[in-house]
Amino acid sequence: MNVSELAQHLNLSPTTVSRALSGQGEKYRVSAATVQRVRQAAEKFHVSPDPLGTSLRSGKLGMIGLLVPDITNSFFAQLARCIELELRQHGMTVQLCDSNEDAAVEAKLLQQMLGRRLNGLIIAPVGRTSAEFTRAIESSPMPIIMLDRIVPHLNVPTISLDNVAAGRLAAEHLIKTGHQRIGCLRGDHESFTDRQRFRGVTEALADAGFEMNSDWISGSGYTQAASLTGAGAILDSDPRPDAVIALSGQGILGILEAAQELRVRIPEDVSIIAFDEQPWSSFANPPLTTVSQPTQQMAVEAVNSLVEPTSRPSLVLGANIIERKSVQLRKALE
Amino acid sequence: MNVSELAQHLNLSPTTVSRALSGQGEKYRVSAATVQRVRQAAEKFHVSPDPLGTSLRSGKLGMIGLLVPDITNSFFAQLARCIELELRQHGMTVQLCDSNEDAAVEAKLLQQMLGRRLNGLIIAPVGRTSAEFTRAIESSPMPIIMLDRIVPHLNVPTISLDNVAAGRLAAEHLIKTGHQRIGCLRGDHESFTDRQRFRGVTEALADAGFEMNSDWISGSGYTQAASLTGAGAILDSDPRPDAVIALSGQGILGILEAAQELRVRIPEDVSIIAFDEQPWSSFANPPLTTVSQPTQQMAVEAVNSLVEPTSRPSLVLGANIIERKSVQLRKALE
DNA sequence: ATGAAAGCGCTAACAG
DNA sequence: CTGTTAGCGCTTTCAT
Repeated sequence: MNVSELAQHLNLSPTTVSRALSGQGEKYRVSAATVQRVRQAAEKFHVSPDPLGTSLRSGKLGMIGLLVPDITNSFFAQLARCIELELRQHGMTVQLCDSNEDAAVEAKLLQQMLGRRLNGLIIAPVGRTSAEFTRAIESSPMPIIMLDRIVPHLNVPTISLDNVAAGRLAAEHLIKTGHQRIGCLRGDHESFTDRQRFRGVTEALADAGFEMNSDWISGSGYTQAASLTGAGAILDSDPRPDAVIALSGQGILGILEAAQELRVRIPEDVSIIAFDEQPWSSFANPPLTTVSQPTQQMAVEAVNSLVEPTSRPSLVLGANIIERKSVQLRKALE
Repeated sequence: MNVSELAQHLNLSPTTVSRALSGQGEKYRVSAATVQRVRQAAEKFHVSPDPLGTSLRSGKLGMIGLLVPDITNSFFAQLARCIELELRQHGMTVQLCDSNEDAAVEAKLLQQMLGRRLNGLIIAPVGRTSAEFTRAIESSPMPIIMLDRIVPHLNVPTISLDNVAAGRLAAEHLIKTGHQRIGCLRGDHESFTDRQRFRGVTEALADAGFEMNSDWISGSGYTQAASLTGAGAILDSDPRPDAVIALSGQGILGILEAAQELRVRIPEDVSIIAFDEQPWSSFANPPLTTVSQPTQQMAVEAVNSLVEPTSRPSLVLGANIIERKSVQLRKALE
């Protein structure tokens, strides 16, 4: 039964029923008695206004789109969970799209989502900018907020780590613990986030007077395959680095796998510090020292920025290190 | 610009434009020339029919609801990803809901989803049956399929592991490798899946002539906290089991954490076999022997059963063991 | 081969 | 205090 039918049943107009049900009784001065009657009948027959009708009328679906590169990555899963929960408090739902780290797919999905009447979009992009993607975002009338691997200089508010600081943080931790040959498994070099993190690492190294050996830098994307081959290249280089920073959550899986294959011991042969805290970080072999992001805060802020009318500025957050066993104290060389 | 406006622009009726765009030109014998003209104009002005209008007309949202207990659990994340991808091939999208292992929340979310005009529901339930949940499911006119922690005897097709066989598989593997004191970290005892898996374990043990020590059985839910305390109880018992089976993906995290706290060595002190393969299973300390589910197949079958008109029967799939290092060969006792 | 009209379910504007 | 009308954007039925 829908609102009209209920109205008929009660000898009322759909309008009145709608008003009573939507809590606008006051505003339109529907009599308290009528409101009562409608409410009870609605309860009894399990009637509530069909959201589809409401949506068509209002032009909004009451739903926001969430586009992530890999829901299987626990960072994004956690983000998704927080976002869904937060939105629920605001009576909104979530459409989930996973681009599988593929920029072309991402562009298609974005296009598709923009064509639906979503109330807004939360995008955690692949990070590789395409003209298509950029244009679609910039010309969108839909509220959008970009997260994590943000693409810079788009006219869209963003929430992200201070990635160069985070890169520095990781590198400085390694330097402080006596490492001298520091390598880096990057994600996609075209991603701003990756470049920023890498810049932080480079700067810290330069400040300490170290040179970067290009053999120790690798990685060509955020996929599993790219991480594995990149990690293999680094760990198989000669001389081998005495520490490697994994700049992404996927990266650490590549390093762990490559180390296993090449029988490189962590942390005896090389220390590892990994971006993104994971539920299993403490149970890895060895327990991983990680750079952790304030995931929940990101989610909450993202939702707020879409739900609140006030357009806030972009947000930059700080990372922090969780120390465990994958970084070994090295003696200083003479 | 929408279909009507485009029609106006072309001096056509919305009807014709709609037909041309929807590929029904043939059927209604719209002239090929007109179809061409419409298509080109649509391309030029980036016009495509508003899905919201279509939905209202057809009564379907072109979207299926996916309800999981914990998207942060990599099993469900993988499921979600496959499902989204598969549905996309059919031109459908996904609404994601996460009940956070809370049956009350689950019931609310279910209710809410049933009220929207989704094309169907894929539910991976918490597993704890509530009258509300059951009633909602059974009286639903919406196609539903239930996955993984199915609740039995509802009038809904299901896709699940042969859980007693899977439980047996795990227990028999342990028996074969010489274990005599086999414990079990359960999930929610009210969940059918948990009971089935546990039954499999019990049967295998009985067949081998072992007794079950109730000190070695614990676990009171799928949450992190429950897993941890349950695992602690088992590993702290005296005598301690020489092997324990984690009946859920969350459970293994509890065991690993408890073992760390209690300084119980795996596999020297106790062997572990864990349900659900995870991306990091090989990199845990020690690499985990797991019982693996055919996740992708589950996803594909779930989608098919909603998309295809033919109502298929419930599906029961087989698990298999992936052997790694968390199970140690024990000498038989005299 | 094309169009007019109707209606999916809702609610805001305008009457009374 | 309540009802009538209209329209959100689409597609199907019935006409021509």
